[in-house]
Amino acid sequence: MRKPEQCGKNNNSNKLRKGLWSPEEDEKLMNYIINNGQGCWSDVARNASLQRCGKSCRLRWINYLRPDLRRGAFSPQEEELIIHLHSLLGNRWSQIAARLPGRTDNEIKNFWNSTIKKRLKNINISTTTTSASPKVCNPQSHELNKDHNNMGGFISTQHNQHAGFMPIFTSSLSSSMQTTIVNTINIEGLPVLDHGLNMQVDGGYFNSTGQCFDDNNKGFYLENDGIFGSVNNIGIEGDMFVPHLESVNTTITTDQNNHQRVVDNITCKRETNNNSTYFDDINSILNNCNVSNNKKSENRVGVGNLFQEELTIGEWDLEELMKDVSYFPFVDFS
DNA sequence: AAGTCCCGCAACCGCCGATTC
DNA sequence: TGAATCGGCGGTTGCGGGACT
Repeated sequence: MRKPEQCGKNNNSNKLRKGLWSPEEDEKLMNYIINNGQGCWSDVARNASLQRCGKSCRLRWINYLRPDLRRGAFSPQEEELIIHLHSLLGNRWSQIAARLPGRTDNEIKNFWNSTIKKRLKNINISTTTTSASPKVCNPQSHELNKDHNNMGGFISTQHNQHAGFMPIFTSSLSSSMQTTIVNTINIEGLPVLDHGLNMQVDGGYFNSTGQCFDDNNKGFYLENDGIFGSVNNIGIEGDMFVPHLESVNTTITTDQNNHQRVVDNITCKRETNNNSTYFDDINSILNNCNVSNNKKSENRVGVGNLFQEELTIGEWDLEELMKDVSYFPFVDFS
């Protein structure tokens, strides 16, 4: 552990302590926040008579002192959920932590880097030496991103730190021209959720740079690995369309209002394996996405200069899935 | 018993976006 | 409008302690 030490970077921080927190400091911080709430962290540090910077106080509170923290080792169920969420969200530890009550992003990040990463690496080594299995599609894998650098209209991008890919439609689209992109994703063989979902997602509005238009928070949203959260409060303006695709064939049409429309169809086939778990199936699906053309016409309503589309088919939603405890019967969300 | 290696974890660092002035 | 500040986040560091030799 770090020894407490003086910070000497600048005049102000000369007085600030760094390193491990003493029990006395913990007590001061805890008492202050209990009595006064959080507020501005630099004020917290000052008013609680702590020789710490605000950031340090914030970190200490979030990662250690918060009363709702759940200490102790990760359960196998939590571990599996983390792996699953990581396949959906990548290294967005804070978002993963938000779905694991009582766990912090730092805790999950450490756990991932120290334990799961190695485990998955070992699994990967053993599988690649025994069979010609598909590549593990980890969106955070730079090696994999290299492999996908130039695939049928999707290129690797650094614009979005969360994602590996975004569609670029520069060849035929004017930047000033409104464009609608329709993607239909059908996943065969997936369990149907209670609300009739079969992971079928439709809709989406993007400009020529790949940005998703606001859909009143009711649009859909594709994530790193082509997993498709949808609908309520997930897809928002500015979200990137970041499918994980092996290839894409795009159909561009122009409607009567001179709006261009890019139509893709993504079909993911499930590989049957009696020994596989639910997550294995998900990963198998994600690893075997194929894309084909399929024009789709839906009832669309113009809103200003933008199209708006009503979702007419089943929606698969990460949040909803998280709410559906039956899918994670092993996780204690209480 | 002593030395070395390895691992887990707490905390720091640096960057970025949002907000304030 | 631009600079300053703040909060949030992911990446990285390095210490403590257990395992191993």
